[in-house]
Amino acid sequence: MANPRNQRRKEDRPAEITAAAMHTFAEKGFAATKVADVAKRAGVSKGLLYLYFKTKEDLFKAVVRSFIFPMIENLTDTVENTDLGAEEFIRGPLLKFAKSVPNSPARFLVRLLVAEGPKHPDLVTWYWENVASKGIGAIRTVVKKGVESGEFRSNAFTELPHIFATPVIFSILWKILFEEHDSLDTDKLIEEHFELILSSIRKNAS
Amino acid sequence: MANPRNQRRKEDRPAEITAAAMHTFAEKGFAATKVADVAKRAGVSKGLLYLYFKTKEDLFKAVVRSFIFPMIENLTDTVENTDLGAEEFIRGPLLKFAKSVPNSPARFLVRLLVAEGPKHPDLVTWYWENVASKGIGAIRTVVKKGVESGEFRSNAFTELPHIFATPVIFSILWKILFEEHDSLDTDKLIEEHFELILSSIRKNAS
Amino acid sequence: MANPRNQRRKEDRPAEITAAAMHTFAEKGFAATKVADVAKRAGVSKGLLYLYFKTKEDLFKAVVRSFIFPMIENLTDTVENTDLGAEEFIRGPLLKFAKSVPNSPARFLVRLLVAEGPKHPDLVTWYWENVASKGIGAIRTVVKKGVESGEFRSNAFTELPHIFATPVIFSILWKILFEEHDSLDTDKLIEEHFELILSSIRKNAS
Amino acid sequence: MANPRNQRRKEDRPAEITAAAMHTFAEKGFAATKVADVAKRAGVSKGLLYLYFKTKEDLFKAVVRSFIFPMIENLTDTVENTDLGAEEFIRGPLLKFAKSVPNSPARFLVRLLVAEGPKHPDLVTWYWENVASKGIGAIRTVVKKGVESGEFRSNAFTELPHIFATPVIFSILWKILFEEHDSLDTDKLIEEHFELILSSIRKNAS
DNA sequence: TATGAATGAGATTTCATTCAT
DNA sequence: TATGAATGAAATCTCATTCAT
Repeated sequence: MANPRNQRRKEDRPAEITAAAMHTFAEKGFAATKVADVAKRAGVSKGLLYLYFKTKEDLFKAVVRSFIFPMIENLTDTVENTDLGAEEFIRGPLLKFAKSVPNSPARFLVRLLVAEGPKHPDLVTWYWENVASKGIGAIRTVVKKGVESGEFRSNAFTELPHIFATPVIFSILWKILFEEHDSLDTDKLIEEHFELILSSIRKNAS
Repeated sequence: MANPRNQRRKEDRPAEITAAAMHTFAEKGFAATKVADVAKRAGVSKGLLYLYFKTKEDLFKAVVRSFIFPMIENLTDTVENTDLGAEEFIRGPLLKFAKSVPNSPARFLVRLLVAEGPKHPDLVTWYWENVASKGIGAIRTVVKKGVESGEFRSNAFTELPHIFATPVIFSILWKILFEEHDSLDTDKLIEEHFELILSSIRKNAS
Repeated sequence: MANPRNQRRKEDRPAEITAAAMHTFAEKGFAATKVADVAKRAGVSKGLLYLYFKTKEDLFKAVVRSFIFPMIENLTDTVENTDLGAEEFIRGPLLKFAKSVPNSPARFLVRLLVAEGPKHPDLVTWYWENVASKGIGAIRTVVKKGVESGEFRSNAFTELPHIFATPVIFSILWKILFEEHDSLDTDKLIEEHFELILSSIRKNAS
Repeated sequence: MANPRNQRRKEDRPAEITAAAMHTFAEKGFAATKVADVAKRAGVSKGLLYLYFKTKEDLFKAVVRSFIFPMIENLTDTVENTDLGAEEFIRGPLLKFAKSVPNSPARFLVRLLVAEGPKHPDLVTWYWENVASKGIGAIRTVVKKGVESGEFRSNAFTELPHIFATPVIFSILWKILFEEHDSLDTDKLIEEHFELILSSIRKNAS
C-alpha cells in the first residue's frame, strides 16, 4: 500500500513550490503573480501552499533566498579554497562565474529585487548582507592577494572591485529587457571587460 | 468668472498629473500605485485624471515617455552638433551626461522599466527603439568618428559601445538598492571607467 | 435631471447600512454575518460599504454604538430633568424604560455583546463606560435622592442599584432564547419586581 | 506492547476532548474556535477528534450537554430527596446552588448559548427541555410545597418562580462582561435578593 | 470640465473536513 | 486507532473604472 511517489514528494513540497514560484514571480513580478497560479504550477492546492508559507510575501522571500544563496556561497567557497594566482583566478573561475550569472535563473532574481525593493526593504537588507557585500568582498580579497603577491599594482580599481561587476549587471539587464530586440554577446562583453581591467592593474603590463 | 490661476493650471493639468504619477510609481511600483493616490497628489479628482488618461497603464506609459524623452533627445542633439574631438567629447559632455543619470529622476524609470517590463512589452519596445538603441547609437557615432579621424584605434570596444554604459547602469542599480547600506562614489566609478576605456582605444596611448 | 431620491439617500447611507447590519448581526452574530449579506440588505454594493466602514469590525462597533447610545442618553436625561419624587420616578419613567428594553432592538445588542465580548474587549470597555456604568449610576442617583428626601430608608438595596436591573437582563435573555418555547409576561415580572424592591426600601412601608 | 497509560487514556479520550473544547469555546466562541486548536489542547490529532465527533457542531453540542447536565441533575435530585422545609431549602441548598453558578464553568455555557442560539436552535430546544424548564420546575415545586404546607402565602411570586433566577442570570452576565471593570459582590446580591423574595412570600412576615 | 459616490471583479487567506498511510 | 498532509469552498477586502450630477 505504501506509495513511494507520495512519500518522496512530501519532503520535496517546499522545494517544488519555491521552484514554481520562482518561475511565476520571474515572469510576472510579485504583485501580478497570483498565489493560485503558483499552486497550480506546483501541482498543489492553494491551501497546501499556505501550510508551508504563511503569506505570499513569505513565499517571495523564500524564493529569493533559496535560489541566490547557493550561487554566492559557491563563489566565496571558491575564493577561499583556490590555489590559483590572482590573475589566473580572475581569468578562470571568476570569469566563468561572471559569464554564467546572466544566463542563470539568478537574472530573474535581480529583476525581482530591483522591482520589489521599495516594498520589501528587509529583503534588500538581507540581499546586501548576504549577497552583494559578500560578492564584492570576495573580489576584493582576490585583488588584494594579487597586490600583496606583487602580481598587481595598486590603483583606482584595486579600491573599486565593483568594476568587475559592472558588465555582469549590465548584461543581466540587457538580457532581461532587450534580448528579443537586439542580441548582445554578453560573454564577450564580460571577457573583454575583464581583460581591460587586468591590463590596467597587471604589474608587468605597463 | 474666469480665474486666471485655474485657467493657467488647466493647461498644465496633464504635466501635473504625470509628475505626481512619476513620484508615486517610482516610490511604489506600478501595481502598488493607486490611481486615487496619484489624483490626490496632483490635486485633482479621479474622474478628471481619467479624462486625460484612459487607463492606469496609459498613465504609466505617459510617465515613462515624458520623462525619458527629453534626456535622450538632449544626448543625441549634443552628439550631432558638437565641434569637439572624440576624446574631448567623451571626457566632456558624455561623461557629464553619464554621471548625471544615476542622480536624476531617470534612475527610477530604470527601476520601473525593469520591474514592469514583462507586463508591458510594448513599453519595452518603445524604450528600445527610442531610448536604448539611440543612446548606444550616439556613443557608436562618437567612437566611429574617433576611429575615422585617427584618434582611436579599432579594437573590441569600438565594436562594443555598450561598455560605456556598464558603469552607468551599475551605478543606477546600486543607488536604487544599496544607497542606504553602502555609499559608493558613482561619479568616480564612472570617471575611472571612462578613462580605462579611453586608455585602451586611444591611439597614442600604448 | 436632479434626482432627489439619490440625493437624499446619499446622506443616509451610513445609517441605512448600520440598520441593515444591525438586523443581520442580531440574527446571526458577528462571525456568521457575511458583509455581502449586509450590503445586499442595505441595497448597496460591498465596495460602498467598505467606503464607509473600514472593516467588518468597524461596522460592528458602529452598529452597537449607534443603537445603544440614544437609549441610555434618554435615560440619563430623564433622571437629570425630572421633577418627580423618587418613588414616582421609579414607578413611572424608570419602570416604563425597564419594560421597553426587552422589546426593543437593544435586546439583540445584549446578545451581540455577550457573544462577542471576548473577541472585542474594547467594545466591552466602551459599553461599560458609556452604557452600563451610566445606567447603574442613573438608578443610584434616583435612589440616593429618595434616601436624602426621606422617602426611602437606607438598606442593602440602596447600595446595590443593580437589583433594579436583574429582571430586565433576565427578561432579555428569556425572550432571546426561549420566547418560542415558553411565553413569559416580562412586563409583569419587571413590574412586580420593582414593587418588591420598593416595598423593602419605602420608609412608610414597614 | 500494551501501554497502560495509553490504555487508560483511550477510554477518557472523549472527555478529554470535550474538556479542551469547553475551554476553547468559552474563550473564543463557536466560530472563532479552530478544531485544530481543540485537538492540540486535548493532545490528539485532528483526525482522531473527528473519529469521536462527526462535525464541529457535534462537538459543540456534546460540550454543552456534558457540562450542564450534571449541574441541573444535581439540583432536581436535591429537590426531590430533601427533608427540609421550603424556606430552609431555599436559604440552604438552593441559595448555595444559585451562588455557585456564576463562579462555575457553566457561566461560559450561558455565553455560548446566548451567542450561538440563533445558529443552533435545536440546542436551544434541548436546553429548554432539559435545563431551563427543569430548573424553573424545581423551584416551582419547592415554592408550591411551601404554599401547601402553609409556610408561604400565595402571591405574584409563587406564580413567577423565575424571580429566583433573575439575580443569578444577572450575576453571570456581569461576571462575564464587566468583571475586569467593576467588581460586584454577586454572592451578596443573590443572597439579599432571596431574602427579599422570602420576606414577601413568608406567611409570618407581615 | 470636474467631482467623488458607486460598482464589481478578483485577490489573498482561513479552516472544517477528508483520506492515504 | 491514529496521524497530519492535503483539499477547496467561502469570506474579507481592494481598487480600477464608470457615471450621474
